[in-house]
Amino acid sequence: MQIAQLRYLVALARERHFGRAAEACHVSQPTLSAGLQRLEEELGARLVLRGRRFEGLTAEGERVFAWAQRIAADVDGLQVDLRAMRDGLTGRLRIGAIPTSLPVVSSLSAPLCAGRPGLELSVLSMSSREIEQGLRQAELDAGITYLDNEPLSGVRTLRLYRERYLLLTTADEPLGQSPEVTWQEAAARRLCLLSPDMQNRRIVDSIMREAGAAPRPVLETNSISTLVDHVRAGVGCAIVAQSWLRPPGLPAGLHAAPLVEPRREHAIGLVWREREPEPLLARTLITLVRRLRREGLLPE
Amino acid sequence: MQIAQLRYLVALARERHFGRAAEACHVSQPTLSAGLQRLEEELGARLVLRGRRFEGLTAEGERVFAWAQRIAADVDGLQVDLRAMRDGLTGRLRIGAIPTSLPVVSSLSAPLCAGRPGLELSVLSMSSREIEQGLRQAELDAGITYLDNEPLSGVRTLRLYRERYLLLTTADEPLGQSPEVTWQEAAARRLCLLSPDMQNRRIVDSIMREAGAAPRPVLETNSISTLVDHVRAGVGCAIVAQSWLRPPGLPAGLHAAPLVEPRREHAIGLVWREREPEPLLARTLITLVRRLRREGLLPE
DNA sequence: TGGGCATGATAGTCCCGCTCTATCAGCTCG
DNA sequence: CGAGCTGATAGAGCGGGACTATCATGCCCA
Repeated sequence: MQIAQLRYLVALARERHFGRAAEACHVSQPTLSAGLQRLEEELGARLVLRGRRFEGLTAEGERVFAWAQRIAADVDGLQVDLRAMRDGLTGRLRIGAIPTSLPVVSSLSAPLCAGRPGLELSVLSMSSREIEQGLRQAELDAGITYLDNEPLSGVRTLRLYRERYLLLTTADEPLGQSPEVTWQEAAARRLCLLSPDMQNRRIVDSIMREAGAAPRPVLETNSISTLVDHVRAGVGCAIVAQSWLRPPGLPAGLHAAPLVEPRREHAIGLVWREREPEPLLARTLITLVRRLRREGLLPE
Repeated sequence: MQIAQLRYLVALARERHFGRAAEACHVSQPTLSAGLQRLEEELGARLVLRGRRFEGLTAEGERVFAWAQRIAADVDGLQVDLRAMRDGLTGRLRIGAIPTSLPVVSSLSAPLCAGRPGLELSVLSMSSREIEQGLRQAELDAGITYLDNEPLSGVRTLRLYRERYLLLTTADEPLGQSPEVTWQEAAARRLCLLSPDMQNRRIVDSIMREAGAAPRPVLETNSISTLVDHVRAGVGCAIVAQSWLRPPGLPAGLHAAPLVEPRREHAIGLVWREREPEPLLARTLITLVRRLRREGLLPE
């Protein structure tokens, strides 16, 4: 058996298309086809359902895919680790972060990059579900996501901070001077909210239900800055996480009031998949965050 | 990179000898040598310290070994799983069990083998430390060992029963009729105990210390049946786990009394390493044990 | 109904690299 | 100093993985 062939299967299962899978593997399409045939032959089982086009994997194929994914990720881990030992800490650390956590990422990534010139980061804004899947498929090294709302499986976690919720309004709105706003009051406003594929929105919805309210958002988006933009433009109010307002401060002309009744919090933290051996890159991030937390250098 | 080359490294690290490693891989010695050289070349790092003989691995080599071990185990898992899907449950399930747990293994293995003609078992008597290492190195699929005394890491567990301790004597000894014996009293007798590399012995020693006693065993062995033999031969008393006396009953002419002050118990259970995807073989064992426990078919 | 396009399999060829046997070189030990 | 052990090197054979070019089929739309 050949590692390349396992990668072919992984690519095919992800792309669901022979040509694109071949491209992803940097080989020609016949090479990928032949490699998969050889793999099927060696394993003595059909893995791919072939009609005139890709039609999915067989049950055996799914099983082999699950293993192959893991094996390929470990081979990558081996190579990254080795390069890190040779050239000092090097390679790309891929972090998936939910949008509301993006403002705190820099307080982790800045000390991480300091003094590690070879280290490269990818910070990807993703939904909590995409993060979970990305970790499982070893496309991410770590995630920053909710810890307590929709439980995760097979991962280790480290709490970073607790998310609190604010109503963001223009200062000249009726609620524009209130020190606190209830969820009930907020629900009655014209609201700009995140789209329902984001866990933040699902949290907001569930708190609303609990408060006996049903918001009818005038605008939905998956970008928080778009949310803020629309508040500033006077489209309506928005419900945002406190963390989002920290770094530059509150934009001029806007007002943010804590949401109460209920005053709810959700833990957000670093999440990574337990692997053995533990990749040096991930290890570095985790020990750094532990140290930051111990020394009280993390916000909130 | 090539899976075979990773296996060469794993074999070499285990055998610490090129010739034997080659034999273990079913290839010639030059093949293994050349394969390792190519691996070093591809990875761009020396892995093996070469003098005139094998002199260990470099730091990089140790790291690659750790990954390679994992990768090789997963490739095996893939193949075993696939065969299981084709031919029904087949392959060899390797279980390591501490000696005192051996009598209960058959109550697991018998229902496991029933109706699964393709399934083969290896039950290996090992120390708890060997079991821990065997699981880590993927040389075992599961273990039966202490759960609470010397904590395990990176594994999942399922309790089977609680171990209690008895003093085994000949019936004509001074204590040969007592319904109960204190650890203090036992310590004063001529004792036959397991050797100190076994956790059972370390448990006995710690309870003894706690009871303010210090046993001077007249005989040490790593075989429980040898222990019983020597009691029968009149060499002394022995401290054994209750489970050991269950299957054939107490041998004629012997007496077993529960040890009290303190009356101590230690949990013994099934232990397996968390892997993803979960191998079908291990999964079968675990669900079987869960069912047996739920239905109360496990002893004690 | 027929042309164009998308998709994946086949054919033919090249050559890399894995494997073997045979042999060499250096160290250790009697 | 010679025997034995250990690992590296040399040279030959061949399997299989990679490429380009082409084919077969299905689908869409005119």
